[in-house]
Amino acid sequence: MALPSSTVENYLKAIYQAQAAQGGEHRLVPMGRLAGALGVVPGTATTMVKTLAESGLVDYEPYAGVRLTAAGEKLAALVLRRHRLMELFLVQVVGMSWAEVHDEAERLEHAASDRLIERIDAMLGRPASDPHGDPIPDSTGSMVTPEYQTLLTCPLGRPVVLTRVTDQDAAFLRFLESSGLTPGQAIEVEARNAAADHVVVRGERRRRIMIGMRAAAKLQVAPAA
Amino acid sequence: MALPSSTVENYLKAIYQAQAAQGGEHRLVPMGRLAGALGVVPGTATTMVKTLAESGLVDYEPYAGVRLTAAGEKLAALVLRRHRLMELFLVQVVGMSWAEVHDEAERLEHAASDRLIERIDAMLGRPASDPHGDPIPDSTGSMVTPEYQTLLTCPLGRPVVLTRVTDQDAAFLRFLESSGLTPGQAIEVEARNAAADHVVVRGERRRRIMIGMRAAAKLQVAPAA
DNA sequence: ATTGAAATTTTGATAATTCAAAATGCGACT
DNA sequence: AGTCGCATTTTGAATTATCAAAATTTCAAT
Repeated sequence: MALPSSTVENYLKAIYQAQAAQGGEHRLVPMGRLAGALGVVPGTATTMVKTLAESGLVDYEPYAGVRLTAAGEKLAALVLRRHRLMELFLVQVVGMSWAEVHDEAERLEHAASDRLIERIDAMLGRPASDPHGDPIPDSTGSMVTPEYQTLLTCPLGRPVVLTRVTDQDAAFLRFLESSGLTPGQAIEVEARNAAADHVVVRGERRRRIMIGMRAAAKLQVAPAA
Repeated sequence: MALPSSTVENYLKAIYQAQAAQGGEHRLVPMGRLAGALGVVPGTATTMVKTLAESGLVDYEPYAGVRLTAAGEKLAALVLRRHRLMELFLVQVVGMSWAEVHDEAERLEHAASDRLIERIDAMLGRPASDPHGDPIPDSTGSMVTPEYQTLLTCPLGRPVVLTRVTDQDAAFLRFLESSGLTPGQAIEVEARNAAADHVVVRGERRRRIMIGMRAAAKLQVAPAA
């Protein structure tokens, strides 16, 4: 089996992330969703997914959707590994900003050799997560995905640590950065107001920050140690 | 005009390098040579070159060859810039070996954004040349190419500095590295023996190294300061 | 001039990826 | 059960880059 083209890698990654976003690991990703994530028309996704199915990377159920096989999942995890290590590398070593590394890594992940990725991994001290708090799979493709609470579900008035941001939008990330809401930051949810659709957070130096509930759901936290 | 595909970038780079290797900037590169450099059959090169000509990147004379236009030359120089900065970065920052960075850079050069390249350039202190001593074009695509002598043409018994190695073969580079013959090294040509087809070099700590004339021609030197 | 070898171009195909738009299937709602 | 609307699939075509092999051109040597 030849090495996968970057198109194949992108499909696998998109399916992986769609499955994760849907919660259920075993649930099928509908074609429309996949096509949307990849920016192609649905017919294109159907065609491509059929060839992925022939390669044994996905299970495809016509009219229902796709799901990664074990082989597909491993490959997808290795793509995510390259992506996330690259992001962290760009931030920590190259000094690029949190907000701009996603697109860069999106392209570099298909060009970096295993050797380079291994070097980067070693250089960074085999990190467990990338700048967004997303876990980095190891070189075998296995990854521990801790379950976190979000700013919407964590206890009020209790110190927590911001651990993960599940959105890559550059403008959103720039806002978070300017608010000091970056992974590792100790914070606390002061109040939630469903009517006003906002959450009040105490950030750095107990600075008060208000964010909408839609955004709050994207910020994951762990109890402070 | 859309941004060039990596195939286009590779053709331009290959034409640029073939022109340089031929000495004359204005001489035409024959199709066979170009096809060989790119690892494609001649017919493929012909087809591709015709489309490059339509884009105004090259001048194409049927049965005679190709040559870069000013536009093509600028683009090619920017590809070389990305390639060479990437190589230097991989060696100096990532700690990869001289011998293994070429292939890596060959792929990364098409994926790196201008922003990343600019960052790398700044990080490295706007270097003038890459690990092989090849000059790095600036961001406008202009480059000074100093004329050096080679181990075959430089004066005997006079201290010189190894400045450039015009071969990317990994095995050759590993040999040079193990012999201490890397750019920057102070050396001296002790003798040349045409009959024996070798050159005797005094390297690091006046260590004596013999290399064939074919190889010696690939090592360029400048008079020691 | 003629020829023959070598290089180059042309032709016809193929593979990968995509789109537009027509056709089809599926589930929900009467 | 019948039908409507939406999602999905199919079909037909385009693009980019490639190869194999046939046809052509060039140039140097007769």
